[in-house]
Amino acid sequence: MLRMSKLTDYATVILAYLARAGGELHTAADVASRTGLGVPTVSKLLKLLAQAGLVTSVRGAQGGYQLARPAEQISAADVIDALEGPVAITACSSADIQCELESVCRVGSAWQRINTAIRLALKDVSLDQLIGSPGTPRPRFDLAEAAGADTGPTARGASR
Amino acid sequence: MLRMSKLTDYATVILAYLARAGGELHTAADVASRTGLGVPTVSKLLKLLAQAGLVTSVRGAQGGYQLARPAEQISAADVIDALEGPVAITACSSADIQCELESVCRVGSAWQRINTAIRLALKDVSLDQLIGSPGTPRPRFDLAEAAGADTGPTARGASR
DNA sequence: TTCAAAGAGTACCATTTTAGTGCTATTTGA
DNA sequence: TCAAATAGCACTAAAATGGTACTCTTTGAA
Ligand code: SF4
Ligand code: SF4
Repeated sequence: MLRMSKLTDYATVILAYLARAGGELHTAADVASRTGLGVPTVSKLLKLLAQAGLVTSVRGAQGGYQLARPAEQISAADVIDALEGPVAITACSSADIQCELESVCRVGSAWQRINTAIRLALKDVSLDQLIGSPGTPRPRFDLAEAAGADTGPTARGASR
Repeated sequence: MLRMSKLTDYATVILAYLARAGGELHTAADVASRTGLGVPTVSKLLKLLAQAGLVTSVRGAQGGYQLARPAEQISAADVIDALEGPVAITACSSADIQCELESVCRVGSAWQRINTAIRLALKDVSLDQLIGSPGTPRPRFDLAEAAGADTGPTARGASR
């Protein structure tokens, strides 16, 4: 279903909490209890986010995590990059993975364009938009229109 | 890595072959030998594509597959829908999957927008563009510019 | 000085998903 | 009637995912 991993999703939730909570330090246990996620999972994710440079950590007693930079400067693409590596919708979109069909295949370049378009969409949404009040989702990315009510409503194909 | 499944990728290759080969019937074995994929895999994929209505099949001797409609009317989104079900980047993007965080989570709506944007990008690329002559990839979707050389850092030309 | 609260790092396992294969039934032209 | 071809399951091996456990290091405070 072209889904991103649950952990990436959770990471977004965690970052959103940190962003909303302000600049103070928050322990993993604190974040876990506020978000409803498991403590070990939150701990693991915060570690990864710290390695990626999205949050900063303070060790020792009274330690914790906080956002490394303002929420406006953290994009959805950053989060995905941190947890899943660069977006690569096909094998040939990634530099280190080889596709043996590459010589016969003529569709690769088109997927590259799609890949780039997706990346742009991800880059365009920042954390402060993610936590924006539910009623006012201000998309800078206007393409969302006209795409039709695909994701939501009734006719759930559920073809799986 | 936000990757689509290999089978979906292969399906695209198969459809591209059918599109390029014209309106005649092609057997699964034929397609397999031309694309370099395994016969059982091709067979399975063509079955799925037939169920999704992207190709039509003729049973019996001298049977085979062909595109159900002109290549211009088959989009990348169609292919992904056929094999992976509707695009749903998060659990809450899909109607039949429940996320227990949905009450606490404030980021869902933003992901919905991203989801829609991705869907639009996929819908905008049709099969005839996928097989378009390598030198003239005409993107109707101009956003591909300016996104930077993200996907192919090094020598990943792949634009054959 | 000592202790306990935190994060850092690593390794591991259970589950799920993916990819591929095999087999049988059905259709249909020759 | 036969053989070529798709239709439809059912199954298995391999990989990715999600979650957990454990030890090590840092550091503020008693
Ligand atoms: S070369 Fe073709 S088949 Fe291989 S990963 Fe790229 S698009 Fe897919
Ligand atoms: S509700 Fe929030 S946590 Fe749950 S799937 Fe949607 S975005 Fe992710």
